[in-house]
Amino acid sequence: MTSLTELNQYSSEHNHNQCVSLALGTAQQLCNQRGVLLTTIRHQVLTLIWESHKAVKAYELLDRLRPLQATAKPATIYRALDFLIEQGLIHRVESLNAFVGCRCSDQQHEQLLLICKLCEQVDERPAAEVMSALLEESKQAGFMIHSKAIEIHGICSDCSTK
Amino acid sequence: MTSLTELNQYSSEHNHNQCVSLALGTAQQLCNQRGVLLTTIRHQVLTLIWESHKAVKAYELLDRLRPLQATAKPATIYRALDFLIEQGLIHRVESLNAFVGCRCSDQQHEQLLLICKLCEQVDERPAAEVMSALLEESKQAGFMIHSKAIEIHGICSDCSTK
DNA sequence: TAGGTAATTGTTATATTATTACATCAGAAA
DNA sequence: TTTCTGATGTAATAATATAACAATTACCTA
Ligand SMILES: [Zn+2]
Ligand SMILES: [Zn+2]
Ligand SMILES: [Zn+2]
Ligand SMILES: [Zn+2]
Repeated sequence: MTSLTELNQYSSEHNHNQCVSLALGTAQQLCNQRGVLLTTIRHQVLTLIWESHKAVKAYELLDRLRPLQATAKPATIYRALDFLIEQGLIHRVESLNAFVGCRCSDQQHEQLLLICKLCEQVDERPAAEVMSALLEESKQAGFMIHSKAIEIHGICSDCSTK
Repeated sequence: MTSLTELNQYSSEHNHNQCVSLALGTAQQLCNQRGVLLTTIRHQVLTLIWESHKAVKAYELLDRLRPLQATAKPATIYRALDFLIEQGLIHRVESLNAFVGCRCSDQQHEQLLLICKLCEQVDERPAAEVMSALLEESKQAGFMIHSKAIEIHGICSDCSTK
């Protein structure tokens, strides 16, 4: 089976159906393993998030969910988002107040996010050297890490070569 | 003259008046050099932000500003914050929707922020190795960096030794 | 000094993002 | 069945942020 992380370098012309089915498959699998429910609503929200590699806003998700769930309210979305974040299936992009699918939910979390200002796509990278430098820096500061948000804004390679 | 960055390792019992006067002095100086105005309101907001090393919320600043500026409104605060950020005198902490004084406004920006969950203090560090690893990673990805938000949450050394 | 211009602030309204509290429902366990 | 738990429905509101336009102030120059 192809792992999500093997698709790390997606181009603008990649087969996105593959991204989606892989993400949803992995999500279902992880939820089964963990004994938690990927309910209809949660599955729908995750699918909506995976419509692209862009980060999506909560109220935009709400608008897109309503045709499928007539009773959807802000709480509906935020509950689903909370669940998906807890399960490591999506990331919250702090600097955008938005949410993006995680391409390595079966592996290490808290990666580095490269966020393109032009195409708005978010690329998630393990960036092992950055992480180890970060660990060393924290160690020197006597700081115990609980969580990280590493968000880099700029222009992606696709956009800069166009 | 002592530079802001020489006070990098502040302890819980440090002389905070020194932090404040240094920050405000540097701010005034930079604004003079740049031909921009550190108006009364901007000076007051910067002073309020520097009341501690914690990140402060915009509406908390508004509450604290009102006794000094009876007509203060959200726009008053957000304009002052925008100005202070533009001038590199404060940082926006994306993961907290809050703002903290910059201790190296005369030097390199976009440092790493260590944010303590207990005392809420924010420590700003140049973290040269992290930054160079980040640069290398971006380069490999063909990504042109415009700005960075590197925010680490956890427990600071003061709090973990108490 | 007067007049013109740009920057700053005042003011109102509103947009956007997120949470709380309580009721209801569906499924598993006893 | 009853009970419990987790999920969802629903309404209200809190928290964060921006837009638009008017009034004022600072600054430059004639
Ligand atoms: Zn894709
Ligand atoms: Zn791009
Ligand atoms: Zn201090
Ligand atoms: Zn602390």
